[in-house]
Amino acid sequence: MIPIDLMDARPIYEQVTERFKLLILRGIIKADEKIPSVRNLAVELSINPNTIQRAYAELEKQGYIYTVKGKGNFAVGAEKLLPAYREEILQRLRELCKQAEEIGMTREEMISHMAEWRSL
Amino acid sequence: MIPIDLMDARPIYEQVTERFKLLILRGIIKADEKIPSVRNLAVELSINPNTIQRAYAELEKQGYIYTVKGKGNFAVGAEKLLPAYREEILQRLRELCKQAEEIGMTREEMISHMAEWRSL
DNA sequence: TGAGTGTACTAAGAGTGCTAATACACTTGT
DNA sequence: ACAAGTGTATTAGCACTCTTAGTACACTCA
Repeated sequence: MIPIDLMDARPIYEQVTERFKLLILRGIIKADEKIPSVRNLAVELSINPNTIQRAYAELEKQGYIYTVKGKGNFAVGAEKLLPAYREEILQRLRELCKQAEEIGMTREEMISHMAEWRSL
Repeated sequence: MIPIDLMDARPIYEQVTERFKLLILRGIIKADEKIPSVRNLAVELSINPNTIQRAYAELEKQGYIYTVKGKGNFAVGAEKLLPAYREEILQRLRELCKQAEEIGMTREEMISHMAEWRSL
């Protein structure tokens, strides 16, 4: 369920974080659903519990999960998270347009490319 | 001409690299124009020559400058660099669209936002 | 020849990031 | 009260990056 690639340049905790963010955003993990315990997931992935703990701390800080001490970690609903995430994507799009403009690339040019891409 | 921010999270050599890339891409440094020598710029910015050397090595590796031993470093013309840079921006745009699609965000939605932005 | 240029190498120090090991505190069901 | 399962905190080690420093070498040009 959570693939770990030791050859990946990104640290393990970040891979775990990203994976859960996507699973939650896409609604595969539903609102208030319990995610694996720190120790369980650590055993399953054969890595240290602290690494999972760090991933979970990051997820909580970013608002993707909430923690109940002694009980476990639970997912926040996708419907609560999506608006902010969409805004984040638009923000990055804005930044990209800004960089494009710096070298004289028009937004019309970018738009025409986007319209042509059939599937990604 | 080359601002260095020690509070910036990015390393010095990277700040120098980015700065020159932009100056060259925008044509502020023209084709075959000599850029400051490693030692001169190091004195001017009060940093170690090795750090500048690293920045210049990166610029050469990425094709933004070329080196003539014993003479100095010279800028490549913007017209030579722009096509690849535009392609790079389109690549990043593609990646962004892919991530947007993962959460059910359509390209039409993104395009409508882009069209609305007057200036950046 | 001398001044200025790029290049290469080694070394050291400081800082940071990642992971591991261990111990502590909480909740729940028995 | 206890045991099992949970999250949390602290410390430490290891590796890596960045920067600086020093030294040496090769090239160009006036």
